[in-house]
Amino acid sequence: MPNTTHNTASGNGSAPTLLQVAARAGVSLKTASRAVNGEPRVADQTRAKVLDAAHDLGFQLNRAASLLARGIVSNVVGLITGDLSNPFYSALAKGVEQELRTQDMQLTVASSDEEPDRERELIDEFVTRQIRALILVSTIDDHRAMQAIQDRGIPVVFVDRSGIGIGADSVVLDNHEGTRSAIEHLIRRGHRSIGFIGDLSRLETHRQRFEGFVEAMGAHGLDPNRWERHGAHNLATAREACYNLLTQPDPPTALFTSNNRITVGALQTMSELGVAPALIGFDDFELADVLGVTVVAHDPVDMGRIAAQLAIEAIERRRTEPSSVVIPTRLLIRGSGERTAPATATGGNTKSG
Amino acid sequence: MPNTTHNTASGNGSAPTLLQVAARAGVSLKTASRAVNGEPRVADQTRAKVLDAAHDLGFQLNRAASLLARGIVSNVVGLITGDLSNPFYSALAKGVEQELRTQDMQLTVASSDEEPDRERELIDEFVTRQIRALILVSTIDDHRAMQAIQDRGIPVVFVDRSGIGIGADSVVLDNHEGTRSAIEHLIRRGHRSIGFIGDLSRLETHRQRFEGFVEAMGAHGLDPNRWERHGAHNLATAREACYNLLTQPDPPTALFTSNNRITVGALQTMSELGVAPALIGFDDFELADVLGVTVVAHDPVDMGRIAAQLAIEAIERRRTEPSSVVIPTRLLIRGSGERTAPATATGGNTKSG
DNA sequence: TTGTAGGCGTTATCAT
DNA sequence: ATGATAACGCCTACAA
Repeated sequence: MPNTTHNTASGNGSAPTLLQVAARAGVSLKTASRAVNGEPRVADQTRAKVLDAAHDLGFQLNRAASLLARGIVSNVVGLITGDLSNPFYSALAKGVEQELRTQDMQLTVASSDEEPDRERELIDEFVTRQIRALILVSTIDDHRAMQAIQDRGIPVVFVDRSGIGIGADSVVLDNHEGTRSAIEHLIRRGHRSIGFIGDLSRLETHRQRFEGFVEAMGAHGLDPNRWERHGAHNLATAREACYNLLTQPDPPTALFTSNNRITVGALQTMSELGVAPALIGFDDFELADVLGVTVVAHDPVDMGRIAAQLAIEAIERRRTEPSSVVIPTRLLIRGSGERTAPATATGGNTKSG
Repeated sequence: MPNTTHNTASGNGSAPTLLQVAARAGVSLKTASRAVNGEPRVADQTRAKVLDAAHDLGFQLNRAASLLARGIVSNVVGLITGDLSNPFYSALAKGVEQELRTQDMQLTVASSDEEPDRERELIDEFVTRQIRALILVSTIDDHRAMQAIQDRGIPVVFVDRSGIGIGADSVVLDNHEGTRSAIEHLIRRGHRSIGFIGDLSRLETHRQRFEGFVEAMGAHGLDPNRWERHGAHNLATAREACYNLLTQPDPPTALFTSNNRITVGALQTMSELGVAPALIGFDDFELADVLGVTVVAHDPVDMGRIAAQLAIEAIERRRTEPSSVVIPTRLLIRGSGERTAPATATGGNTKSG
């Protein structure tokens, strides 16, 4: 193993500058710049000299200075989601990154932990860092203050939850219809007592999914409010809500879990309790195939890609009006949603009896 | 208060500068700078004037220029992993971000897709962007060239796979021992034919895990090479390797899958084939509890945290010698690894017959 | 408390 | 093909 000290003295921290490279190559600053940037009007010999010198010195262009000199801001797009450890968000991030890469843009991410205040801090931080666009899974329920950011020339793209009180791009799922059709699917299998476990009520996605649930139940004269549970915002609370629902004297014969976290929590609880009500979850997830879980599926990586595309279009001013993309979902049938209601089901769930 | 004398952009594309703010507030550039940065020696009135002007203009400090002027680099730490959609990597990212946040540092991430060339590109990109430290799950197998980066004062922290030919910090798992003890566990249950499905051989983690396998098998006079499969680098190839192994005339009675991707692929294949050999996987994963999968567990979020701590220590020069952290693993018993070998097992796997 | 130089590392302009 | 010079937006001296 060669030299193993941490920061060898030779470098003493400060990076070599283009001026040093120029000196070593025996050319002017500007020539060095041209050579390093691969500009055309440079003699091959000169270019080689400069490149050698740069290599010897371990030179790296200072991007900040470069952007500053060119009057450009940056080529970085910021993404703020709730928590990267949620597969939905990490898939989103992956899609965003993939798309940005095709445009030679960079991604910087941060997690809000679904806390509005933290989200605001992060947005501020990103803006001072000159991000070129902001992609947001927002936890804030009033985005009027963010209009200023857009006015400053930084486009904002809302993903999963649309912007409120602001004219901005958005990419959201068809939450209402996805949920409605899933509930129809259960009702068609004879279920009349269907539980709904949802996230925080303040989230738009949650509300839309719940409305889809209510509509389907109502269409069949079923009471939607009997087995509803809200506020399941992480695995622990999801498990709790599910446990609570399934250990009632009169538990529902089917369950709808309104996002991937809740579905996982429900599966854990069901496994623990040794019960297997019919189950459909919103969001597909890994191993759903092995576990045979029917889900309302969509492609989060693709959502990320679309969001990035919108951001890029806006950056390049190819579009002046905000654009709203609604992504359809599809029911992926794997078994858990096809369990029929037991013949002995009480069925006493007629609306407003 | 007419201010139109100072031209330079009114409301169009270019962001307002500090000079414009100063002009509008009727103070000098420097005073505006002081006020905006919250420095002490500014009269309250002056400060208010400046802040108002800044607000009116929608002024945001240009971080790049600010850092450049101060000779400081930035407060951003770069993280490069294989692919954010792999839960191991996203958990790592989460840990890194959590720790950085406590130090008011920011994280920027990128995916190498496990391609050495892409990794090199990203590293270059990050370095030109003046990152303060680099945290790396590296796919490259010779890091001598990266010594130059450290010499420039940018500490590099290797995670999961240590740096090769370079003196740098690292945080790795005890791959050898974790795997060895898992295999011992299987052998103790009577298994003599144990399959090993591993990732690309060029990866250090893979090699160490395979060595642990070989050692345990050897210690009991078993042939380690009979059911070994390498190069399972994604779900598709993992499934293929597993299918191939399990549909042989004489399949192993137990399986060791050497990372979370491979374990998932194996579970899918086993489910599809309707077979259930004993199984232990390296890396814990979501729903492993529901599926009853025994794993060699560790905490990737914590690994990320530790990596970030090392990076921060190095940035602050609190340490001069590289530090290597080895994280122990533990066997999490959930059932799949406790299935005993069928009495009818052929058992004809004595080493070198 | 405020203002005046000068420079951070790079690029654009306009010569040569 | 190459080079001097002036920006870019901001900050650290060092005055006043």
